[in-house]
Amino acid sequence: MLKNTAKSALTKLPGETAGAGSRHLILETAARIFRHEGYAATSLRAIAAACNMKAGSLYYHFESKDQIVSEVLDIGVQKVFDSVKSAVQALAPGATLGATLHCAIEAHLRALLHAHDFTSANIRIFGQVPAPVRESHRMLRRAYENYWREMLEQLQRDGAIRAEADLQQTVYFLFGAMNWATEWYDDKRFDLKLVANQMADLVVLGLQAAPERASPELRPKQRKKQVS
Amino acid sequence: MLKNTAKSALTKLPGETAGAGSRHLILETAARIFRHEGYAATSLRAIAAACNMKAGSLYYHFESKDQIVSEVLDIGVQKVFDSVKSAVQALAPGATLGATLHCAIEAHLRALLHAHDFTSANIRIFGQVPAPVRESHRMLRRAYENYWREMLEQLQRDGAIRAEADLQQTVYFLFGAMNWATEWYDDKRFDLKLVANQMADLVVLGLQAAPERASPELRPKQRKKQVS
DNA sequence: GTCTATAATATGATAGAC
DNA sequence: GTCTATCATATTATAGAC
Repeated sequence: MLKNTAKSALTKLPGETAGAGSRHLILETAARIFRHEGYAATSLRAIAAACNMKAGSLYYHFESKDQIVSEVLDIGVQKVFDSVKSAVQALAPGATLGATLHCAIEAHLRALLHAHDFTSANIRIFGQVPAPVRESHRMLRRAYENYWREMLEQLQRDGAIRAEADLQQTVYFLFGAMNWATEWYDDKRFDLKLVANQMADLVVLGLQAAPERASPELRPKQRKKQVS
Repeated sequence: MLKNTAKSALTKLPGETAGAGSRHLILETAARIFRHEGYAATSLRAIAAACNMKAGSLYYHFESKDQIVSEVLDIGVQKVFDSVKSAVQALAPGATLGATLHCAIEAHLRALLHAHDFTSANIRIFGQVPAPVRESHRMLRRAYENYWREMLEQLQRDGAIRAEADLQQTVYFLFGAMNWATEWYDDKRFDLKLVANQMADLVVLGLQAAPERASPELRPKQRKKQVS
């Protein structure tokens, strides 16, 4: 109604979104609202309003509400996965259990809390989205879970992790401990580096094959897994 | 419309709810649907239908949807809290770190997975309920968290937990690891006792003040916390 | 205690103007 | 690319019959 006379000259108003970024803005806004309100309570009108748009306009960028939620879910896992993969690849080839877990845990936590709206939305609403959306997202979750389990299995084969540790369960414990940070972590109360260190220390001491606190390098590596 | 002639003689039809159990049935049903659909997507019609009732009838037992969700949230925490408290109280007074954590973790997991609909609903929808509901439930959550932190602080004062461990964070890690089991635990794939043992072993080894695998009783206790 | 009927409001999605 | 208007449907909660 008011002042849309000079609109055709600009592709976009300089509100808070730049250039061709409407799609990104919608996804980020949707993630934030999904996180706080849940899947069903998040209306397209609410997403649009927070983007200074109207509900009908979202359909230019997305086919449906489910397509929006699908992309939000995938982004949440993909950002963390990418962060951990590239951090672990940068490690020296024969990195110790301690170095590997410190690195992977810190990378997971850093990406988790940096893309907070996407990751928190993912954890909170995964169980609430329509079944087809959930099933198609599940593959990516499984791939990330397998990545961690295979990393731990390699360390166990090298003798760095005690043979009795069940690594499938260990991955579940770790994911639970790390992802719960979306619910309690607060910049003002904690330092991310120190949180990562606390968690890594706990897990490394809990998993390692034998006490190696004093001089990690001097211990002979055990090969093969022990038969019970 | 059909056959409600002899209704006044019975207080209740023998459907699947006994005696004065309509309230309980509604709460259990609500918890199950809240868990799967989320807070907003759970309609009173859906809860009522699953109880073989009509939406309007719920208002005889509850004042509003928010009162139902409030009670569901509280029950989820209270059942776990009660279970852990009574299991820990049954321990010998000077129980070791290992005995205490094995006991508390198993009690938490057992109640968590036994009251699965209530506990899973609690974890999933806590962030989505209206603010007044969330705030009034938060006290109970905080009380349970304090219970665990104080238990760990006592063990640290006794020298059983290494002084560098941050116990506030440890409680967050533990809660995350334990509560995530609502998302992956499956009777057919796992044995609860073994899961509790795996988790307790990991945490005990990760927290203990010094390696005491061989003979826990022989180590001298350290008093006071070390100044850094 | 449970029912029917209804009030007031909100939803996802579509069509077509600009 | 974004808007307005609209359809068909669903929502919580209330009132009052039985």
